[in-house]
Amino acid sequence: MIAEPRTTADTRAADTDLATTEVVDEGRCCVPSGAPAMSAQRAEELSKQFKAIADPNRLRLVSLISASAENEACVCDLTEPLNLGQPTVSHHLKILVDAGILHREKRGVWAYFSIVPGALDALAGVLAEPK
Amino acid sequence: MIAEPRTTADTRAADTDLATTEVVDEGRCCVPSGAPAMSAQRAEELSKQFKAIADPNRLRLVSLISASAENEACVCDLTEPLNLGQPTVSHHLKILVDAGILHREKRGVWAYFSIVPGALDALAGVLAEPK
DNA sequence: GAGCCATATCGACGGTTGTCAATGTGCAGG
DNA sequence: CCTGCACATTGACAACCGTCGATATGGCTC
Repeated sequence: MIAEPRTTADTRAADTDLATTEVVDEGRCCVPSGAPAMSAQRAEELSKQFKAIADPNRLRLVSLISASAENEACVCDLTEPLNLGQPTVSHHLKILVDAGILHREKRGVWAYFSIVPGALDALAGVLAEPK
Repeated sequence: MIAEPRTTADTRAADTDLATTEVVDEGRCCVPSGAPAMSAQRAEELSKQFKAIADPNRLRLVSLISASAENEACVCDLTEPLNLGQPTVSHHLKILVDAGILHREKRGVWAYFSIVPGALDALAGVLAEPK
């Protein structure tokens, strides 16, 4: 999954040569494991997007929008099925928009929300196992 | 004239039973949610898993484990790269285990954590599915 | 046994989050 | 003009979350 910098291969340059006279690690727990982890900065970015989805009501919002006829919905479409107040729904939608997951388009009095193409796929790609 | 409230070509037709003599208010912008959205219960389940990942440090934990040589790591492997205390790392790992994302196996004094096969793929599938 | 070690758990602290009532902002129609 | 509507924003509050220090648990070695 999230092996980011892909510096590829190596992974255990150490411990290689040394034609070991003995069985490998026995008393060792911690392998240096030169594998580079995800950077703190990228983790922060991804965290923002995942946090936007990691709320049950926001999950249902995305579900409702993507399941709607035209792949878009306005706020009044969404308050009732979630049984939430209008300000609360508006607040959740703002979070999703700020995270780059939803797109907001105002037409007349109504505001229509749609899913940013590829946004969810990008997140799904992060979770894909590097088999 | 402007912004016609999304004329619902569908309208679920009829709505037969219980002949409601009530006239439907047509001034609505909102279609009465024809599509079945994600259930609140399922949203709650998924939320727990996404919340487990939606933390920058836990993202890096998963990254570190999946990038390690044997796809497993013990706590002492993880405290240093994250620059966090051991109790904190242990706490994060517990959350990931409870969410079904990590597997904990104690061997001797050490506890080795590995990624549950398919767990992340399942989450990725949820994000790709809405379509 | 005693002692060390790697983890887990507990208690407490500040920061964040989800929710609602009240209010503000823009747009359309009479 | 003014009124009504759809939506956004504010402020407040309770609940939750991430972090740490202190402590407990359980296995290993002597």
